Amino acid sequence: MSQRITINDVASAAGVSRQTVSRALNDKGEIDGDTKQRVLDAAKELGYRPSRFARGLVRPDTTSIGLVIPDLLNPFFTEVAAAALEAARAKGWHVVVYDTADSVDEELSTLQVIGSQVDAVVGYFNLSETQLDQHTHGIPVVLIGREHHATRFSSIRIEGAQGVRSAVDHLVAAGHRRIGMLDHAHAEPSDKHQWFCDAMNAHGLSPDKVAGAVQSVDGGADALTRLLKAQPDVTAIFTFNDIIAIGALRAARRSGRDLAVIGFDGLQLGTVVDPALTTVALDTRKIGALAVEQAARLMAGDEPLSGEDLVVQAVLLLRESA
Amino acid sequence: MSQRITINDVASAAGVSRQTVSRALNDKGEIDGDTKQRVLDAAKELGYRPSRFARGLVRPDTTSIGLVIPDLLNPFFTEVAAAALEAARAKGWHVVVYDTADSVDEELSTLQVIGSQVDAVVGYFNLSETQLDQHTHGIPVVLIGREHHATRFSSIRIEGAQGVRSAVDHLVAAGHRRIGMLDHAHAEPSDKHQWFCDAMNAHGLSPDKVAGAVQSVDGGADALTRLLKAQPDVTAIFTFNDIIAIGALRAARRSGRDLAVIGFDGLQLGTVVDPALTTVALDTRKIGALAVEQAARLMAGDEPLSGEDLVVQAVLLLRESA
DNA sequence: TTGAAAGCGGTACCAG
DNA sequence: CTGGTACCGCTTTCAA
Repeated sequence: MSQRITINDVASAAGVSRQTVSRALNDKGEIDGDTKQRVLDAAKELGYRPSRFARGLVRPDTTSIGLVIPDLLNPFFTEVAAAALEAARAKGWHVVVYDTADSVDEELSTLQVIGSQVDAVVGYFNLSETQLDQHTHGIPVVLIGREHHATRFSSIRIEGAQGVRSAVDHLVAAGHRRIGMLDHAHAEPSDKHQWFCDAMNAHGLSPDKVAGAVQSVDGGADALTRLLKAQPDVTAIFTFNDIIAIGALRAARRSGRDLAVIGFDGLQLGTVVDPALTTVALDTRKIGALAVEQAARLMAGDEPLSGEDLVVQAVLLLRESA
Repeated sequence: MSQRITINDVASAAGVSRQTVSRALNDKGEIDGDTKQRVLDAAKELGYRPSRFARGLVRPDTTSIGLVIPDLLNPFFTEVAAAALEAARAKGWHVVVYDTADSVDEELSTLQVIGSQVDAVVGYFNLSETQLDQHTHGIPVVLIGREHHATRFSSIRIEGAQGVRSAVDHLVAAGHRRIGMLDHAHAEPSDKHQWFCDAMNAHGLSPDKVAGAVQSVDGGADALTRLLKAQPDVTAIFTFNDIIAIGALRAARRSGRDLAVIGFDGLQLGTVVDPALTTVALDTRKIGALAVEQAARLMAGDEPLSGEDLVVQAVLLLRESA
């Protein structure tokens, strides 16, 4: 633990006062060329590096936000992150990114350390609100895709009922009647499953052909295989997300089966597979931008966005797979 | 610009001294229950949030590094970023991510603001070394995939000659003779192009069937179409990266053409296309981990890694497309 | 249990 | 052109 080298060390090494060192390092005008050079040399010699904390204390004009993501390798979250980064950059903010691996423990330890590092937190959490409240030390929090109650929190709401309804409408219009779904593999059904059921019911169709899928390409392929074994007459499926849909698409093609597939998310990735994936798309740019904007308002104490301004609508994006 | 609420404000609001406030907020023992509650209430009331700078100044035990990436939406960089994040988390570091959109101007403005925010910088730069030196205020810098000269800098070297050689060997062994390449679209040929030429020459084959491609799926498709128009007898191609390869694969399949394709990068993405992409793979985890480790040594003043320890070898990863 | 005082490492504003 | 001094907001002794 080598002792930190401070401006004082440089000052005495160069035989000047700290203010002079400060001037030299910050390219202030009022300083003699020789002196400046001497200081610079001494600084380099000692390996001096100004403390960002001390700097920040004196001129606290930089704000940074923490962006908490369950999995950076999932393209959906990458897109959200990219959008948030861009929105933050426009404000001159810094973004500290944390990947929690979708684990509550990691969320906790992230929060533990986040509090003293950022001015606001934005992102995805599984933690209970009480826990969030406790570990977040009073800084503003913007939750994505999840409800909140405490006033210090805010949420970006994801509204997918209409989009999923359009998807099912589209399948039905194309003549499909036996439509299945590949949901996530968790214990309780997802929002998307609920939306799917509502849409199916509206058509008098029974939404009973459902399998759970691990959230990966292989997971999607497996789940489809299972579903088709149990329900061989299915002609179309809707999936929890695009990753799963791509796996399903692959499994279908390999088994030589003609199957209409509609995913959820609207990833760029969906355009590189063949056929290109039809999907219920979310505007990831909007999600990221909204989250940052809301954080800005919360921090500034401005009137925060609310209600309709804070929801992102999913819309059906027709490509080739259905 | 609402005036910052300090610990003093809370103190006077609660009718105690700042130390007492500090105790209450940090869960120190020596404090009366009532007093503590009163302080906490006052703090909440005022919306008080401790300054992370002041905190850091007193107890500077947190380090953060800046990760500079040209494009977070490119899966290759995402993978590197994820690896770096993980390595940093293992050390208890924070990672501030910057996306420079592959633009020198953005790199500059990023650096401008980075200096007072992080303890080291890691990533991809187009900037000249002099510029890096000037704007980086003496903090350690680890460059990825690029040489350096100044001692304050360090580089992770990407060594692909052997991997590309294996790829070409593989194609030749499969009977291919007319092998083309889709390089990037920049003015000067890439390293990969050089490696390709060397490998071709070693087989006495002429590496003259080359087209430039914009780095996107569509770019790859376009470039392949152009190449095949000019060189209809090509039976196999090697590409600058996986994204381009995927586009080429799609174009080939759509034109009903049987073409062997080998990409570069080793993206996960290559497994979701059909046929799965054969590629010259880079270990992105290693790149990220190495960069962070080297930054750690540079910061600690330890003996930095050097030579062979700092290179990442590309290796041929056989899948289905060749 | 609480408060006063002394820094942490810089920068800004003076005076010299 | 240079140095002294006063903070920035917080935590940590050390008294009271």
